[in-house]
Amino acid sequence: MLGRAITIHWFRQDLRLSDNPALTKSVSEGKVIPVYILDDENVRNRAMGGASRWWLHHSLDALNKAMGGNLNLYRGNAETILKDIANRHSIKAVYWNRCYEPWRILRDARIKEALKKEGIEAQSFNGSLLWEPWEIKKDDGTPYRVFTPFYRKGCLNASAPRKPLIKPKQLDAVRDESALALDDLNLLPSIRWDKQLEPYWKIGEEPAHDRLYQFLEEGITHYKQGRDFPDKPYVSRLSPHLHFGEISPHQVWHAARTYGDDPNIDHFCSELGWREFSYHLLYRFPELPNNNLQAKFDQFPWRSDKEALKCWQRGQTGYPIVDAGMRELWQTGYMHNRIRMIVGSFLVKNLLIDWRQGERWFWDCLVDADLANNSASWQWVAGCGVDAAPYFRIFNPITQGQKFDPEGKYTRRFVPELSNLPDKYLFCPWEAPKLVLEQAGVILGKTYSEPIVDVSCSRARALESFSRLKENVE
DNA sequence: TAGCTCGTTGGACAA
DNA sequence: TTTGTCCAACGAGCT
Repeated sequence: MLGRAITIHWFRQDLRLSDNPALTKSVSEGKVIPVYILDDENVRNRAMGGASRWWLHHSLDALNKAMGGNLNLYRGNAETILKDIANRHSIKAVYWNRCYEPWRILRDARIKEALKKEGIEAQSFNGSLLWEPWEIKKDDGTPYRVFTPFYRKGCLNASAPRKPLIKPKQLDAVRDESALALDDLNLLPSIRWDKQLEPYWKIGEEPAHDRLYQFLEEGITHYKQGRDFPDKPYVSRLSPHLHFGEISPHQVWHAARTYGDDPNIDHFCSELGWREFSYHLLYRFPELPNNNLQAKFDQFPWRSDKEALKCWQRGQTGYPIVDAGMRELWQTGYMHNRIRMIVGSFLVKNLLIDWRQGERWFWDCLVDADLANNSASWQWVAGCGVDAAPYFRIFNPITQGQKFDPEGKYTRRFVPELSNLPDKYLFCPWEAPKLVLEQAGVILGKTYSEPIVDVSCSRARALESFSRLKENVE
């Protein structure tokens, strides 16, 4: 390999400099060409959603600035582009951190093979999971299907997550003249709806760490109970940073662990365990994003109701807690976890609309849209996944609102047309006396929707459909 | 090995 | 008003 002195670090879902195993390896070998490739060609029907593209634009911008403007950007087929760079420079190796989406696993295996054929070393590292999905398995070698034993027996008994690596002291970066400008990636929408997301987020590696430490200082001591209240600052909101790899789960895990050993911290770490579980499921069951894990659900009589789907997407179902959630999603690119369950249950159980419709909408709107987490969670809500919510667990959007947003602050923030309605009727405005509605300036059907389904009738309908499913199998 | 207990997130209803 | 029970069924893990 005489004369070949340069390595490529291929950035993917690891848009950070610290705790980056592949980058550390590259830097240790001398000059590095840092590369990011927007590979839309290999994705097929899973193109990144609009909100994710917006986040990615800003995350690449932040990473590029952190590297003194030396990030090389490309758009197109990753294999072709990597080979092209290798042909124009004396490249001895390409290093990257692994991704686990099925299409990426196949593509990366092909690329590894192709590079090796050209005499270029290709090596991948673990930069985004605490435990590799193939490492955690039951004693008989088959994959876990239930979270608790997966986490307690599989993960916690395996070797502890490695300590985070420090940021390389010096990065001897090489610019490639064929690289594109950030705007050439066309990640921002032509109609600038993304402007409304801006006030809610600070994007990049440094803001991700600020967010983590703010949460550890102010939120984690209330996590176990407080995480259920969407108005409270007791969730980490690290999900988009983790998805794009601006921070690694190892950094989060170890930082949380240094804050002590109490049930709140254990609970927060177990949520990282859920992230691991989703990746484990996606790896073991690559059809997770598209097919019911329980085959009996293939017979389920989902309703096709475009009008109802549209009302749900726009936050016009007439159920204030559902509408608040859907509007939070649209306005901020995010939705609180408790509310995700409520709107998910409403779509799947009250409207009887296929979970995949909900999954796709979330995919397009969430800044933290993540194939593993999103599809595993939707299958959980629908009850068709492994270790899923039982079919009779149907969230009541009225009582859930009263229970988890008792002062109505969250709901009033995103459904301002109801802000003058007293707490008593906030989650069921149709039950308010005429005078109360009048005084609050609410005209049902005009200023705010009438409920698009009756919650108890649709609950009974769902229970019946789900129980028929059981009869069909027997 | 068979039997037993437990399982992230709920709701309705009866007592 | 609050509390207990039931709404299935099965995989995982323990004894």
